[in-house]
Amino acid sequence: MSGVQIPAEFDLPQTLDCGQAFRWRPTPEDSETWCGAAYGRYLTLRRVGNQLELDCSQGDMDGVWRAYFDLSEDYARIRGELSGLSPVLKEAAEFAPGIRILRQEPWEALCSFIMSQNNNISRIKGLVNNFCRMFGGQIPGTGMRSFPGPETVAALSLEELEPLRSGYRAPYILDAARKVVEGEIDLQRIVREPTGYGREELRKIKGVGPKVAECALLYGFHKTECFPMDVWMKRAMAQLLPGMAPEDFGPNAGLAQQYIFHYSRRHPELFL
DNA sequence: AACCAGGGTGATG
DNA sequence: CATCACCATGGT
Repeated sequence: MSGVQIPAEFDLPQTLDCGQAFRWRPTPEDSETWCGAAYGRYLTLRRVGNQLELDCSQGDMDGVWRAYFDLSEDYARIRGELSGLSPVLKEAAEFAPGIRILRQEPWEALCSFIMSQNNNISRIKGLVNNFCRMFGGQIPGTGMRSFPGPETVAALSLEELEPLRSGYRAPYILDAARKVVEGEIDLQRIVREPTGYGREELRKIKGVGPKVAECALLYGFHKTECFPMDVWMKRAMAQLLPGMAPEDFGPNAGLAQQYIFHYSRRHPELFL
């Protein structure tokens, strides 16, 4: 068990339940404590006063979770910069100032957002969790399974994938795994190269268009200028920020997008 | 029953 | 380049 001084701008529900990751949930025993898994590890965490408390070794804290929760980034500074771009964006940021952009594993983010297409968030959560339960490896000492790696998925047949009930997305999932395993798409190179390279590469996968690629790049490759435009964002941009385009938000457009997305979903009455 | 959901593809103007 | 039917599934 280890604790860290948390940055002011870090709220667990805002960050873990804002639609960027699909495996985090409050524990049944205590709704303030969240649990989930990433990088093959299970974790529970909670806010205790001004501290963030993680049930993990110091080694995992420094080697995994500090990066995963992007704890070295100054979100107060970024929020300030974004707030200067538009009064509406400022208000959206003030509504959920504790949102952070997680650094998820590239493959998990890519695969999860392939499953997300034309689905609602609650069903995406179900799909992703069933996917892990059916095909992921057990995490020792927990009931949780890790997100199945591309090698595992590439070895599956459509028949084996059918019980997942992912519909027409099943062949997309297999195509992504196959292209990654065969080296046709190099995820680690996408991490290193500029964003444009990743946009081109990811869209070679069947079922990966502009929106899914943008989500994978933002959440799985930490390409922070990416700005996913889904149905909510199209409505929100037209209604709340008319005349503004993704490029107008700069190198941290991805966080601006999360502020707007979250704000819009929590204010559905704005779009009647 | 019809419509929607963090869309993409392929065909057609 | 813009539009559009269609895609599988589960929830209203």
